[in-house]
Amino acid sequence: MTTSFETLAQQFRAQGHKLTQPRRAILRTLLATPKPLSPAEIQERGQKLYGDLGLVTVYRTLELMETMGVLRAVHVADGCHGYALATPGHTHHVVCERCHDVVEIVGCDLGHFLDRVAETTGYTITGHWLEISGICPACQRQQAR
Amino acid sequence: MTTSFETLAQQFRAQGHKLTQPRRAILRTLLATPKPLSPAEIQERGQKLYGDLGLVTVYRTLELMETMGVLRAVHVADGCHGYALATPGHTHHVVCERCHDVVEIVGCDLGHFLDRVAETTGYTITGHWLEISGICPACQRQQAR
DNA sequence: ATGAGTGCAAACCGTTTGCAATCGG
DNA sequence: CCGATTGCAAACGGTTTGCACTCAT
Repeated sequence: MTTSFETLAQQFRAQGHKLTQPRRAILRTLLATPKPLSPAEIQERGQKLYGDLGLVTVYRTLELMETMGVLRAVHVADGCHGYALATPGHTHHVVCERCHDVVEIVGCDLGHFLDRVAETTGYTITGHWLEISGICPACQRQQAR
Repeated sequence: MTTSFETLAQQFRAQGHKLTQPRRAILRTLLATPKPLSPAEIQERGQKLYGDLGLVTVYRTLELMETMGVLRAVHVADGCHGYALATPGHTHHVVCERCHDVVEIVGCDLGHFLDRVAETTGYTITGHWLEISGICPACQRQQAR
């Protein structure tokens, strides 16, 4: 299920947020890639859609979208933060160590693992966060040469 | 299996690193808690053991220990980084949302899940990182009142 | 019209670097 | 003794804030 621009736009309006030019540019930018992007990357790409897009606005819009629940922050290896649209349902990512390509994993087998954790620790489990790193097929071929 | 000061000290010597006062203080600080600590917290606590401990030294020692493989960085919710001694073997953590208490999970059932991921994506899986959040037994009781 | 949203500049904070002094082996 | 290590101060890069102006509704 891919999130559409209209869906997001409606969520903005429904929650009383204005749909300004800068915000449109940010939404379109995030929709255009499955990879998590850093704020700076979002600004850079977004400026192709709205030239005056400021970095500050990117930060403020990302924060807003996070609280709206339509965006999720992911931790990328080099310490920077990345942001990607939240996919409805539960997903995890596999990130390529070489080219940083990202593949989404739908479906999550962790249920019974988490049950066991709850059992042994006494914790009530409220969430989890899995990030898998690997080498994508393209980079594997490159390496083979 | 708990890592001892002596074990760590020997690893330092074995790899030709000097065991200075500041480093001892940092090791003892990390040994004293199972929770991931931020560099600033490590400095603060470490100064009780060695008053002149500088933040720069904390950073440099953490970096060294990470390359030695005796320390692992964890991503904590508020964007800051935390550091905790690496436990031999593969472990994951469950972090309490309320009190930030941390429990270690030994044993990792993810093998066949990762196999399936490798199969469906074509990626070679090189690593994974799982963080589970929940509410610890103590906080559950508190909440019940 | 009017308050939400914007961009700029400056403040802020965690982290890294250059350097002379110091310490451990 | 001699090089690894340290602490300081300054640089640095990403993020946040204050403020006057602008835009969407």
